[in-house]
Amino acid sequence: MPHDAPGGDVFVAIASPVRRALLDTLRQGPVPVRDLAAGFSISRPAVSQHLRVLRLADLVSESWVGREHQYRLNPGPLQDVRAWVTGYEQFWKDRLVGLRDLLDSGR
Amino acid sequence: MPHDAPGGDVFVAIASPVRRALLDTLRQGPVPVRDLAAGFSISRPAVSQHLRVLRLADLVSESWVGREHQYRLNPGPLQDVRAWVTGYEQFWKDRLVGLRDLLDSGR
DNA sequence: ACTATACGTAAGCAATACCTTACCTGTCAA
DNA sequence: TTGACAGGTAAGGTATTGCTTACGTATAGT
Repeated sequence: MPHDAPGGDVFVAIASPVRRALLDTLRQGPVPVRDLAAGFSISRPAVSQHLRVLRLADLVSESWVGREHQYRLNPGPLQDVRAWVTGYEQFWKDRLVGLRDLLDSGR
Repeated sequence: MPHDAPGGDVFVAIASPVRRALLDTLRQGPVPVRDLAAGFSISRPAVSQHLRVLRLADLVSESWVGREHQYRLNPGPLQDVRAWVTGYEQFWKDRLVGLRDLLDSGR
């Protein structure tokens, strides 16, 4: 069983543009919810709910600093995505080789 | 504007395990719908509907051989996914460097 | 011409996703 | 202690997804 064991599906988590944008923002370091929500037109509770999805997918972790909830990026589960996509690189290469062979044979 | 211009979102398309499995199957070459559907417990129309999503995301192309509809893998749009995920590799590397520095300084 | 095969699409339905408002707890500051 | 701030969660509505069955169209075989 891959990274997303607890219950969240990484592929589902990153399917939402909002959640991808949240992750992108978190690349600059831990950010409190207030600052995260500031970048979106949706309500703060909506952001909290997106963060929940990311948390269940283990893509972010939460820590408490006073009354602020800092969210921190945890890119680990993205390796599953990367691994899956990478499987298609070979397919591309094979196709390119096939094309080259075709061109060669037609020469 | 990325690969998925026509209307389909690649990230959404690959969020479904069924659709990922369909793509995986297509790596072995063009396959008619009948053979694709054989690998799943859902109905054939359901598979057709998943294929529609993949088609809108430009992840597959369709060709007609007699009464068979051959589906062919087009991994191009996956580059968008790959590109996005790759952005997080640097994050990982930075974190590892930071960890090494921390370990070094504590030595 | 008739029948079977291959497949898309429409209609209908249950489940889920996503948003909002309202409310709650916990923390800081005066 | 009282009020403001930070943020999770519940409730409820609407939109979308994902499936099924039923049906329509095109091709292949007899």
